[in-house]
Amino acid sequence: MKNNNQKNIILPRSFYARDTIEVARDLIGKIIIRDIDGIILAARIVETEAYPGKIDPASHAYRGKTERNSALFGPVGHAYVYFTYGIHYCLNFVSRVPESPAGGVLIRAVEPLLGIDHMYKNRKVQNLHLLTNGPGKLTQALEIGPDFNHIDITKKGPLYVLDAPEVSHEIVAVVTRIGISQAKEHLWRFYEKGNKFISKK
DNA sequence: CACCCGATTATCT
DNA sequence: GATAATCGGGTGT
Repeated sequence: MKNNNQKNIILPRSFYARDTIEVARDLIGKIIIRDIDGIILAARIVETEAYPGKIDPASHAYRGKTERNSALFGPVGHAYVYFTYGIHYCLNFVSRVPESPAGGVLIRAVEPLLGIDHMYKNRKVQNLHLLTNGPGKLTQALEIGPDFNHIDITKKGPLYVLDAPEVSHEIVAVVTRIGISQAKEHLWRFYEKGNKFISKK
């Protein structure tokens, strides 16, 4: 009997050292763990978008490395957290093949699993389905801010990601990205069909 | 449900 | 000075 039980296995760095688009699709169903000094929050990834830096005008990395986007050019399996619209933080996982200089996967929505009461305290909403159904909402619910930029998500720590059974490709929708003004045509957004925690549209 | 807009600031032109 | 990988509240159909 071996490893049928994938519970509590942290996704290895090799998972993120693949094509950014494949990583985005395969992250659907994986589990984000946020450890706040022993308080464990857990959430299942249900929506992502791929931003393959070199070939993607919508990627923050497209026009080269700057201080803000430097994490996207760093080691895979690290977090890229950026501040946007003067208010929100968004979470990405650095993912790319070794030959590519930059790339990341935006986590757009998650399904709360553990620590839901704590997530409510971090948010000013009363409906469960509004708790984590957007990139700026989930960072607020999980208390993810600028300090999380560059951190390694392949080791136990304040933020890491667990493996989980693969979600059938029949259940993963492949559609265009949202919230961008360039390169809108690519089918680089993925979500679990029927899940009520996906972001609007 | 479909737009419209204000909030609020780092980054780039 | 404009833009931005957003959100939540508002108004109108």
